[in-house]
Formats: sequence, C-alpha cells, structure tokens
Amino acid sequence: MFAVVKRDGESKARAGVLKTAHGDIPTPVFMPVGTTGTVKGILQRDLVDEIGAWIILGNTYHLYLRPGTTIMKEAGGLHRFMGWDRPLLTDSGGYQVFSLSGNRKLTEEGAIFRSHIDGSKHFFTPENTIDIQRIIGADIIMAFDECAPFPCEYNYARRSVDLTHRWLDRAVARYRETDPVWGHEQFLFPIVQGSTFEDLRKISAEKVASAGMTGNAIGGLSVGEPAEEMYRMIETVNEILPEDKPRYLMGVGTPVNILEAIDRGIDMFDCVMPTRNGRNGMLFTGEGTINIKNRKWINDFSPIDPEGPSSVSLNYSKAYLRHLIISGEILGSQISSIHNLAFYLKLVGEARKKIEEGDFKRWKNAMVKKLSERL
RNA sequence: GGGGAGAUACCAAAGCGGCCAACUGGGGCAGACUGUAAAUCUGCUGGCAAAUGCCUUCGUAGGUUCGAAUCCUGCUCUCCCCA
Repeated sequence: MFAVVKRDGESKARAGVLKTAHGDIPTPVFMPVGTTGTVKGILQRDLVDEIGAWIILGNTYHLYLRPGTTIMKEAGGLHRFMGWDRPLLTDSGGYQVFSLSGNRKLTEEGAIFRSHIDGSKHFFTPENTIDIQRIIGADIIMAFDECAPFPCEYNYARRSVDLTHRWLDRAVARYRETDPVWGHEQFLFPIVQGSTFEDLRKISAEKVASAGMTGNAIGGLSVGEPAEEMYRMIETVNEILPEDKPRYLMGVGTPVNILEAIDRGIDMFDCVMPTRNGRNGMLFTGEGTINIKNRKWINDFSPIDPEGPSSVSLNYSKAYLRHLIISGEILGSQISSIHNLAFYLKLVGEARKKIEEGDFKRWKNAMVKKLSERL
C-alpha cells in the first residue's frame, strides 16, 4: 500500500508511493482541496492536464449537508458524481466542528452542530462519519477528531486529545465492521492531536500508531501557532509515527511550511491556500510571492511566472491577471487557482526528485530562502 | 425670452448655523487568508507633523454671525419646464 522508495541522507525526507484503488500517488504530494466536490473554479480536466493533481480532497460535512447521502448514493459515490477517477480523500468534518465552533456542542457521543446553510440540527459521531465516508467512497477517509483551537489551555488540550482517542477507537471499530459501499478499498487515517504540548503529542502519536492503519495524519497544526512550534510538533510526532507508513500533515500550508515539513518526514499535504489566496490575488511564483492586485503590476506584461508550472502561467501576463482579479472576473480566479496549484504540485514534485537524487537538503535550503521573498 | 432646480472631496451622494476634514456607496491604495460558512474580510483614502496637533477645503467674490458647506447678495456654470 505504501512503500518508501528513497530516503534523503541528511534529513528525514523520503520519497514514496501510496497505492490506492484509483491509482498510485507518488509522495511527497500536495492534494488540492475540493470541499464540496469541486476544486473551486477548476475543471477536473485541468486538475489533470494543467495541474497534475494526483489526488484531491472532499469534505464529509459539506457533502453530507449538500447534496446529501441520498444523492451521493444515487450518483454512485463522489468519484462518479464529479467525474474524477483518480484518488480522493475526504476529511471527516472534524475541522468544521472547530471552524464553525459557534454552532456546535461536543459530547462524549459526538458533535451536535447546526448547518451553516439552513440552521438545521445535525449530529456527527465517529461511527456515522465512517458510514457517510463509506457512501462518499473516497480512497482515504479520516477519523472524526476534535481540532483544538490555538492558543489552548493544557487541560483543555488534554481532555480534547483523550476524547479524540476514544473517538478513534470507535471509528476504527466501525471501519473494521463495515465494508466499502462501492467495492474499492478505503484507508482510514487516524489523526494525531495535542495542540502544541509535546507530551500530549507523544501520547497521541503512540495512540495513532497503535491503531495500525495504512497511513497516519497530524492535525491541529497551522491553526495560528508560530511556524517554529509547528515544526517542533512535527519532529516530536514523527519520532513515533511508523516510518513505513505515509504521514499526512493536515491543512498545511505555505510553500515554505511544506518544504520544512517534508524535511521532517511528512509525505502528504492539503491546504486551501493556493486556491483561496489565489482567488484573492496572492500568487506563488518561482521568484517569490506576489500580490497581483498591487499597482506595480499594472503594466507588467511579462508572464505570471516565467518558470511556468502550468500553461496559464506562461500564456497570461501579470498585467492581464491583475486586470481580471481587480475587475472581479471569474477567469482571474481560475487562472490564479490553476497557476498556484500547479506551482504547489511542481514544488512537491521537485522535492521528490531532489530526494531521489540525494540532494534534497541543499535544494530545500535554497528554495526556502528564495520563496521567502515578497516581491 | 419666461419660470424652476442645482453646484459638496477621484466619482456618485448625504449634510441645511456649532457635535464637519465633512455620513454612505463606488473607485483607488495597502493588508489578511494554512484539514474552505471566504470570487471573502480588514484598514487607509485633503496636506503636514503622522500620539493629543496644526494648516488649506464644500462653484466663485463679498456679507451677516462669537461661529457658515449650511443664512444673505453679486457673478459664473449646469440641468429641467414653458415659449
């Protein structure tokens, strides 16, 4: 299911392959986020042809509320519903319990929450989030967890981790006693929590490792803590998570975050940054990050990114993209999203190549320096 | 030719004696965004010191008043209606 192909000599970085029913995923990998069954503004065709996405995300909370499991069943699962035959991963909705915190209540049993769409009341449990994810049919599904906010009192974090662990046992039990609805194998990834407390992270990593799943995830990071804290937690957790299984750092991050995490042994990433920030005018380029809305680009007719991770990066100018974004044109969002995602995919692809060549560390340090530039 | 309405910062538009450097919208400028309630949100937008401060603004020239974008008079311009 997962095989490490090559390890970097001077760091924890590794290149691997995760085999799923819908295809092999070379790691390190970045997974574009397609919450409601769409990577916002991008055709599935372009995800493949322009971006080179190996796998994308969907979200249990969002898909459960709309269109709902009845339609998902009728459609034959999310793959068929959205016309995507590469691998899919669904988040369990744990993050929504965190980010929609004004509308929910946690109990031992699960989370009672209100729909952000119509205010209706719903209940998520470790068990029914497995059931829903069986119906959605993603190749990788996530355990229902609580993503603690930052900053967070130690006692709150401790209770939160304990609850997440009890929920994990229940999720694994349900996972084991149910079969895939659509016939293909689904991997359940448990999630390490513990806020920024080293001892809690260790305990959580032990717990997650002991679940013996195909891959493991680290959650509850990049929620406002300093990057150094995040890196420290990754180091702590990766000491414990098995080497021979993929490690998924949820919700991360900036290009620099990703390189630093790869350096520390992370294999999988997802983040809304390339798409959301792209729609808002932030472009990641080989020369650094730019805010395309800034006046200085008004008559810069050079390509968006001469290093051209996608064809749109070369075929459209900064001045044109600025015009589109400033004018609120849909095409601006599309071009920005395609470019940014292609940039991310190319970045992790290069990281993989450098690991294979045994030159990751040196390359990473140079890249971090370059990418930190704000143009 | 006669009658009426109006001229406010980049634009539109409030304000009709002091709480007005002037509501609000747009535009402009900048910032934020990390398992997507986000094609969203925030700040600034006369000048200078940039913290409390000072200086020049509401077509224009005068006037009334302790005090005017707000009241009065002349002028200029714009729009509408009737000939």
